[in-house]
This record gives sequence, C-alpha cells and structure tokens, in this order.
Amino acid sequence: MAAVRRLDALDDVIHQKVRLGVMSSLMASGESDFNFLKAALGVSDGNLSTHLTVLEEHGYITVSKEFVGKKPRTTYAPTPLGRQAFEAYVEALEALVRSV
Amino acid sequence: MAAVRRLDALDDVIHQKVRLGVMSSLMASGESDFNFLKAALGVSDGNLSTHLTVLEEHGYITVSKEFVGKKPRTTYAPTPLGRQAFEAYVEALEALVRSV
DNA sequence: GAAAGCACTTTGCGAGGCAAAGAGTAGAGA
DNA sequence: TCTCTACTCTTTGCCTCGCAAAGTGCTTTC
Repeated sequence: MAAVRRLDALDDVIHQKVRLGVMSSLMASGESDFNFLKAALGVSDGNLSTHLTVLEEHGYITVSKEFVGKKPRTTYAPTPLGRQAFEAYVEALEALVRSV
Repeated sequence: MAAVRRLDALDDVIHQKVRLGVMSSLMASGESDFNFLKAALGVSDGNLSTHLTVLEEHGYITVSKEFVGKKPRTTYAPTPLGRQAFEAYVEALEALVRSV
C-alpha cells in the first residue's frame, strides 16, 4: 500500500524490548516485583534497573518500596499514563502491521 | 499473568522503528523505491540509507538498481527470509501483547 | 565478626541511530 | 564548454543508549 507510515506514533520510551516486556508484564499482572520481572524477562539486574528507572522518570510506572520481614521489596505498577501510552503504542503498531 | 516473556523472540534487526516501517511498507506493497520510502516514513535520506543497508546485509531485502531514462532508481523488495522474519516478529509481538 | 547472600543502583564502554556532509551523474543556463 | 543546480543515494562523525560488571547497603550465616 501507499499509506504513509507514522513512525513517530510509536512511543520511543516503550519501543524497546526490555521496556516493552516490562509494560506488557505489568499491564497483564497489575504489579510485579523486581525479581519476578528479572526472571520473567530473562534480563540482567542492572539492565532491568536502568529500564525501570526510565519508565519511572516518564511517569509510566510507580515504584513502591516496602520491607517484607527484613528484606526490601520493590513493587512496580503501571500508572494510568503508562497504561494509556502502552495502549496507544499497541494501536500504532497494529495500524502499521494491519495494512500488510 | 505470570507468563515468561520471550524478548529474544523479537528480532533485533526488525525491532527498530525505521526498519519496522520499511519492512511493513515493503510487505504491503511488494516493492518500493528509495524516495517513496523516504517520504512515506518521513525520515532523512542518510538515516534511511543506513537502515536499508542493514536490512540488505541481513538478507531481508533485495536491492535492484536500474536506470529510468537517465536517472538511477533503486528498488527494494523483501526476500522470502525477510517476509518470514517479519511475520515471526509480528507473531512474537502479538504473543507479548495478547496476554494483557 | 568476617564472609556470603540479597536487592537493587551506578558506572563505563561499546554498539547503534541520526543528520550533515560527500560523491557521482545529468540537465540547464552563460 | 564550463559552471550550477538538481537528483539519488552513501559515508562520516557525533552522541545517545543499552548492557553487564562493579558497587552499595543491609542481613544472615558460619
């Protein structure tokens, strides 16, 4: 088709494998902790930490730290903005692929 | 959901906005020339050229140069390998998103 | 009371994306 | 004919970004 493809509709923050996986996981489960995400996505801890920080800085996820016994646990959950961005991303992606 | 998300199923060659746009466009139209892609995707020529080279090096597209009158025209088309990779990418993406 | 484990964060470097500059050719005007 | 502009890409150089290795702070084990 001769359709113009709107690449800028694909949010750069989400269009990254690890971050896409994080958002997808959080959208599905509502919330997850660090170790769950690390295992589910199969990424290194440093890598994951960096991407979670990016998502937090963009207001796409919230971070809550609490103590379970004596151990810290950090839980991540999508914000309304994050959910909206994820859905917009998926829509843009489908629009790109649908014409094929 | 607690599903493991297979991020490595997302082909790095295709998981890039410009290259995804190129493959999507070529899959839809069968073939396109340089200027069409440049306009359709709204990217700079240098940027596009680089990504087309990457796709060619991975055997995802073929490049054929011909003269139309006295002007060169370069036409790009997906290879069977490229089509397969694109479809696998889309499937992996859908699998990632479907569980949401 | 060192040493090892847990839960992340920060750092440093290498790969990758982007636009600006370049290269090669053709036609138009002086 | 000799520049000048136009066209179609390619190459270069910078600069961002992603990644894993190293680091931090606390807790538990030996």
